[in-house]
Amino acid sequence: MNLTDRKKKILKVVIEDYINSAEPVGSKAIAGQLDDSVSSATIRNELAELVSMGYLEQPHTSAGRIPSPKGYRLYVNELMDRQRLSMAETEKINRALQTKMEELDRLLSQAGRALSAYVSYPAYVAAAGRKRILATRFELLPVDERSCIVVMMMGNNHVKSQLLRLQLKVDPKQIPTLTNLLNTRFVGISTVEMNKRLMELSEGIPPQMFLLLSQTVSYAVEILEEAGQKEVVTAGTSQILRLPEFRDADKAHDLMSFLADSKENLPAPDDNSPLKILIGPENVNKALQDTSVVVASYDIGDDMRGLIGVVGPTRMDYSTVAARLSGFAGAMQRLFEKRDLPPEQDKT
Amino acid sequence: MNLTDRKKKILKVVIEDYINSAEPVGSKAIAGQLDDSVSSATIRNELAELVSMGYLEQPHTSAGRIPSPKGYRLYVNELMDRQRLSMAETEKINRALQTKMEELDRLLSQAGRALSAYVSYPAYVAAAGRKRILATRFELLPVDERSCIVVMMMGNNHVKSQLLRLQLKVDPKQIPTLTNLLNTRFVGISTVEMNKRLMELSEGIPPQMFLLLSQTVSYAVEILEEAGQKEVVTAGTSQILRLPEFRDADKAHDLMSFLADSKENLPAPDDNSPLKILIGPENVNKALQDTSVVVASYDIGDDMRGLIGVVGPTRMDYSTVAARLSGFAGAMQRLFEKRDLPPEQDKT
DNA sequence: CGTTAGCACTCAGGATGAACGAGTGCTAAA
DNA sequence: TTTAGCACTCGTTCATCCTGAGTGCTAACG
Repeated sequence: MNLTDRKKKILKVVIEDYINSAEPVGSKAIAGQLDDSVSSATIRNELAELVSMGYLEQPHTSAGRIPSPKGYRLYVNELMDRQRLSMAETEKINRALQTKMEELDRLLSQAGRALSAYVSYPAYVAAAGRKRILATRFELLPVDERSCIVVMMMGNNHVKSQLLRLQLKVDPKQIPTLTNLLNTRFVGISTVEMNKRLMELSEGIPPQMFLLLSQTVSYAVEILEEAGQKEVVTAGTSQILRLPEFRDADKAHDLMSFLADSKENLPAPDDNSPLKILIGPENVNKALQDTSVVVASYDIGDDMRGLIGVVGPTRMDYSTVAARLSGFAGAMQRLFEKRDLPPEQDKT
Repeated sequence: MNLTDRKKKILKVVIEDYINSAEPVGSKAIAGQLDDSVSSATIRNELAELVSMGYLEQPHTSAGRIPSPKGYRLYVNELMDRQRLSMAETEKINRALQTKMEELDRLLSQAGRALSAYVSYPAYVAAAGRKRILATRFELLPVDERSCIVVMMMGNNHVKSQLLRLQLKVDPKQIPTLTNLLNTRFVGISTVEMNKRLMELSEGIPPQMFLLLSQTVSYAVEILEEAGQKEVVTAGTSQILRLPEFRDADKAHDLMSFLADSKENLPAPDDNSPLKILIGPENVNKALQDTSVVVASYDIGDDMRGLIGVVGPTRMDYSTVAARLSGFAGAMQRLFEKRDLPPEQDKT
């Protein structure tokens, strides 16, 4: 069954009013905001029908109406004005992200903060690996006879390095042999495979060389596994307290600690669409059932996928948040494109 | 003017009771907890004097007493049982910090979370540089003709590396010359000095070499300046909401956003003492005037100093928090000792 | 038949005030 | 100096009342 045009208009007014005021909307107020001049009595009749159809709810008999999740869903799908970001806003986003961000952690937390401040709701940002990252090259740089720098280049064109302290002295002359060994036998394979190869080699080479080799390999394994893991940052959780629906300290506490802890189970958009809106009970997660989540994804190179989302009350300003979030996701993607561009693909 | 023994005992009972209950303490309750059998009437007389001396306060005429900042101060200085951590607790701290923590960021945030969970109050952790960190060695590793890995070793024995993409092709044969140049002219000097030297060299060498050199140097400058900066992490801010004194959402919000934003101005202990307790108005910072802060410092090598602190209500359990915080600070220090041990000092 | 005016009804929220009780200060006796 | 006793204070709780926004229904209207 379809809604009449007038019902849709009324629903839209109710939702947008409620988004701003967080208070039940009465028939009179609607009549005032509606361009068609209809009396509040007519509106009341329509409202009664909208309630019986499940698009609106009544907190108690003599209060105004508030939108139900079903109502929000219709709003998001059909009624909402899809906002475009102005140039000024796009500019603002870019500026917010334009500080130097070497480390992934920092980039994420910076982005999270900027987003949260921008939409006035808590935000989370994640960079999730979809594919294993492999080592593509090793270098060993002797420092002195007991220490040595390992440099590892990875498939995503990042470089990591660390100073290793050695248990046994190593002859600097052996270093090139070792480097060669690493670059022929330990490159482009999974971490499990790396450990296997290490075992196989344990017999064939002198012990002090093996020791250095195994330290290097275990460092590499650690880094690679970490790089494949999810990295999640949340920001702006204190925004929750500004919302009337979370005046209750217990509720606020529940949500805040969920956001602080759970680096898992945060909603993500489907693979084919870049943006997803989850309204109240549509969230599988218990802690989020009273809230709505708007989440976008962005690509990081070919093999990774990042998440950037906003958590708010069900009456959140979907239209604005969705637009700004898309803007952010786009900006993030462009950032990573610059950052991760493999040198082979450089064209000038 | 000094307090009698009995007054001190009473004060102690009041404070410890209030720490647990967050509610004004009456004369009867005190009489019950006091080993000397004195009647509540006597206690009342004593209480009246303690109020007039400024150690206690009365929210209103017919309520019990609550400690004043002055009272807490006396308690912290004299009356408090200095707790020792049990072996089990020390063990617990170490275990909490024992996960692998390569990056400084992670170490701090891990520590912050562990501490906050352990004391049930919000916590902050900072690693602040006291001295400039200088580069001690450079390596350049060619990847292909348009890209190149820079590896820089720093005074604190950390190593950083990054893939540089080059504007102009560079002949791999020139790399050793460049490396040599870097290691003779750009090592052990300040970032300002580095930029100066770079300018001086701009004429004397071929342009494509200079380009690579300047990219390398600016990368180095960036990293070094960042390493000298403060790194602050806060954790467990949601704990605030569990406290009755922050049931008021506005108060909670103020404090939380202060903690989330202000990476500056967080209290630090004096140089000579490892632990500092700041009670309510003793905090210079406005946002902290209704709270108490316990903060400890730990050394990172010889040139850095870290901060680790807990924020709570003025009625916070100083004795337990102080003990646990010291434990944490010690554990952090040991961690950094392991991590930063310069190779020259290795003795076996 | 949809729309509107009118009106009785409902119900949350705020104000008011009485009863309660924890705790005090003071006085007089031990 | 300590204690028992007692009147007094004042925040808290609970019931009650009032108010007003908003509804649902009915009857009249175009």
